[in-house]
Amino acid sequence: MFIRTHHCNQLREEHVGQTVTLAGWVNAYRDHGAGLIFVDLRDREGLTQLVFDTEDSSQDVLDAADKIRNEDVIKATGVVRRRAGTPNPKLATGKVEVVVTTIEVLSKPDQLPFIPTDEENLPGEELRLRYRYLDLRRTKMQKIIRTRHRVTKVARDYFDAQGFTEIETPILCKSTPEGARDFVVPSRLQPGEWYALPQSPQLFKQILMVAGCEKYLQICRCFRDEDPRADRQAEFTQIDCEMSFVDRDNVMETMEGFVRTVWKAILGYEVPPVQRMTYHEAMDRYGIDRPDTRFGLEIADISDLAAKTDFGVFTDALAKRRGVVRCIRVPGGADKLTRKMTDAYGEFVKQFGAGGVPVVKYTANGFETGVARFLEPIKDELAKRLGLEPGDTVLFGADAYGTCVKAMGELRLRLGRDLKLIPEGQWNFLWVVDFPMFEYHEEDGRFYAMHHPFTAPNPDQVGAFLAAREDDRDTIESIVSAGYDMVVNGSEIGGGSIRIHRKEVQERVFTLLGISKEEAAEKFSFLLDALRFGAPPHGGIAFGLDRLVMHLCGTDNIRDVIPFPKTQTGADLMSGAPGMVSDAQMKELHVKSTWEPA
RNA sequence: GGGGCGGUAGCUCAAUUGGUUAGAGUACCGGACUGUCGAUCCGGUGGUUGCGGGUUCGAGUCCCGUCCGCCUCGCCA
Repeated sequence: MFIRTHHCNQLREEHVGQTVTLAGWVNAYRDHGAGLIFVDLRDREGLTQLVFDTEDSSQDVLDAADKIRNEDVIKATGVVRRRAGTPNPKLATGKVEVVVTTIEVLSKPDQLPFIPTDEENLPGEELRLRYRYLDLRRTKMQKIIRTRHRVTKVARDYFDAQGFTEIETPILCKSTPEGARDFVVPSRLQPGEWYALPQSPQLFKQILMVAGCEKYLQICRCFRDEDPRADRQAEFTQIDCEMSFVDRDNVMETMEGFVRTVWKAILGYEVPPVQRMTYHEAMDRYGIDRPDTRFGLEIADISDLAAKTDFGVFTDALAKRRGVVRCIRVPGGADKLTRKMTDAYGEFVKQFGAGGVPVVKYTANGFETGVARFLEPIKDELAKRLGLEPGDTVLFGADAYGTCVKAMGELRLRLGRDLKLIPEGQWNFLWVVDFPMFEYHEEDGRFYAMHHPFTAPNPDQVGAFLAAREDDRDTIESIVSAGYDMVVNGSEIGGGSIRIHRKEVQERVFTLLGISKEEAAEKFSFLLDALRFGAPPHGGIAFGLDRLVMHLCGTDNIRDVIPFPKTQTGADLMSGAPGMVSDAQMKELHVKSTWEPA
């Protein structure tokens, strides 16, 4: 027998006359004194009004009710009746109330740091995290927790129906080179050696393919010891998948089905067929590898025209390696963009390494203000190419390609926000494909894997890849991988690739990344061995569960969708983690701290 | 590691150019009230202005340092 007979969302007129028992927290109380008290009782399902009055409740019960305060935990038994006063249309149970004949206070709180139901006076996030159990009592947070559950349930059901098997992989792993900074765990049994927490189960899921599992699923925690952001947490959850005997299209089709199922189940939204865009197109048009296609303001290339001017900003940029001049046309910008705003944009792009944002207005008389005089030689061509109309503003960027498109891409997003061009309630899904395999880093003069070192070249690139000389930077940078990212509204929600299943291709990648045979053998021999013993072609993807839930719940803060998140300094304000350990623990683990208080 | 914003009552916030005893709402405590639903009305408790130093006749306010939180660059294969 449960303590309660009903939840607080259940009672209706049909229950009138029944004796019921409810239990929960006091959401609000209205004490009219002289024998009339209302209490809104809350449990996780909803609210029900309790009433205490002299006609129906004993003096003992009235006395107890008189002491009721917010967030008391109580159990109340009474009779359901139609409300004597006006019904409350805001409540599902608003036509009835429970006349209490027995009340038991199960728990009486001390002075609360904050009242979770008082949305008006909701405290800052610091306090919400410190007293997370109070914060989580809020209806909004309860809804997120349950939505998150539903998303994982939909995922398990969908992938189960598609023939996937959920398989666990280790949390205590081996540190591997490349990638993010590892969280590490000292080994007690093997002095001086360390485990690393998984950045993802990448190698294990590939090995499960070699093991013949064919379709793998795991909803797994991943750890990356890097600084967090609004949409990024050091500890996060992936919906991780891998499939054998598939090509890129097979994986993408299966995964599209997944997001379609989730959006339908949670929001009732039908995701249309997902468009594809190459990485290069994304960078050219949007200046970012995860374009938000909900609004225009696309970036235009005018390098050829800029070369005809004497504008130093343009010509200096064009003299750089891969120097370009790009611009964004802002329709009607003359009225919408103030001088203050465009000045701020100049400062804004500096954080992305750009020098500034030259500006010009287009009027019935041609270009005016800003850098108008420099554009004289190209004024007609430029106006024609950009399709300018009087009242437009044009913002320019000039730099090496990478810096320029990055700055323009970020500027575009800021313009979209500032000018309120981003529509609400719209879902723009997009596959970004054909990423470069490698990025060259000037600082240390070597290549890095853009995705990870197990990503296969696109099938039509394998020959060129194996044939390319290590010092042929242009050719190597031109090799395109069989990777794919799923993007929604400018946010990356998943990414994956077809993997390398041939040992000679894998070894070639390691060589290009400057990983020696010895190091590769030491770090990855288990994978390389596996690839030697009959590996099927395979590929997969990982979705960021936290981000999926963020979007589905309409929040832009990843901490909102994690029950017990950490702060920007990696602290759990509720539990106090991280904390010191005893000298005895350290000794047992063969570890000495070099840290000294300042 | 860098840049920016913030920290005042349990909570949300205010406090003119540096100037009287740091205020309001809410919560809490006490009182009134029989149909409320953000109940209402009356009264009350409650402050190391994050912490440390400095400038000044005088600091919540200005300066330096520091801690914490948030946003962000770097970083995140």
